Amino acid sequence: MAQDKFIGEMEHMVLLAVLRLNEQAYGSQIRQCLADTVDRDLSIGALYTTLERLEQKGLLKSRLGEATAERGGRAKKYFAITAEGQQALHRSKQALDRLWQGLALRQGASVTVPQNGMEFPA
Amino acid sequence: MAQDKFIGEMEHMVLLAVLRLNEQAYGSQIRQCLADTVDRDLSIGALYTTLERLEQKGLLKSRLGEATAERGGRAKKYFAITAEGQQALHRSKQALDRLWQGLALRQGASVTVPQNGMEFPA
DNA sequence: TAAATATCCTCTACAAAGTAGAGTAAATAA
DNA sequence: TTATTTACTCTACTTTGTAGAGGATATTTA
Repeated sequence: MAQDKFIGEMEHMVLLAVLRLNEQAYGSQIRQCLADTVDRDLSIGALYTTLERLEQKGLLKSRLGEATAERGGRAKKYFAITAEGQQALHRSKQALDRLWQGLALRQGASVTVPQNGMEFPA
Repeated sequence: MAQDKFIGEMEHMVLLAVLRLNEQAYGSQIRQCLADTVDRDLSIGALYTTLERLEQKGLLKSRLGEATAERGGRAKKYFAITAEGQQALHRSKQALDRLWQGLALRQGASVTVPQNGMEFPA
């Protein structure tokens, strides 16, 4: 395995939503979680496509659950993150954190950059 | 302007590299910065395409500079972030931060999730 | 027990972002 | 006036992101 692929931003968010929901991570809940937490409205298709690709890449795994208790309906498909998924998430966060480090960005204001020009700690 | 578009992860990183480099933000330096800081090797084409799209979307602006002082070479194209670019960056970071909040992810270990199930602060 | 209703997932298609590298431009050095 | 260096442009393709109609499966209701 040469250089691991990076995940996209949407994938990043979906992975996080799955983590947050823990035992309750299935389609519509994930969708709801993203809508609530980051105000991002995904269409049904957009979400499931992303979930499927994440599973194909081995970053998520799934199992089929039971039907809804309340009022019928099809069985849920529960998702959980894999070790590989956690690593991908970790790498991605680390990269962003490193780039953000030392930058202070304020809404509609100017930006502070470190004085050392191009040298950043490895 | 309805719901603002989100930026991708690559765009996010390129925007940050431009911020970090400040007055020195042009093609090859940006590429170098990303390679150094986050160990991400972009091909020439990948980088410039991203820069161009970012400019089209109004998140970056550019100006043509002088040629290299040392040993000839073509004029540089300097990039700077726009107010809109800063906002996009800010929104994107905020969304990720919110999703990460309360999650503790350790390399190859299990994951800690908040106990409150699905309730997150708006 | 056959609709009606509710819940949730599959499928197909297309748009946008990410990636590559050969080729071009413009300046200095030999 | 050709070689060399620096840096950007162009074209083509792959991967991600996005959408919503439609299908599957269970409960309720008549």
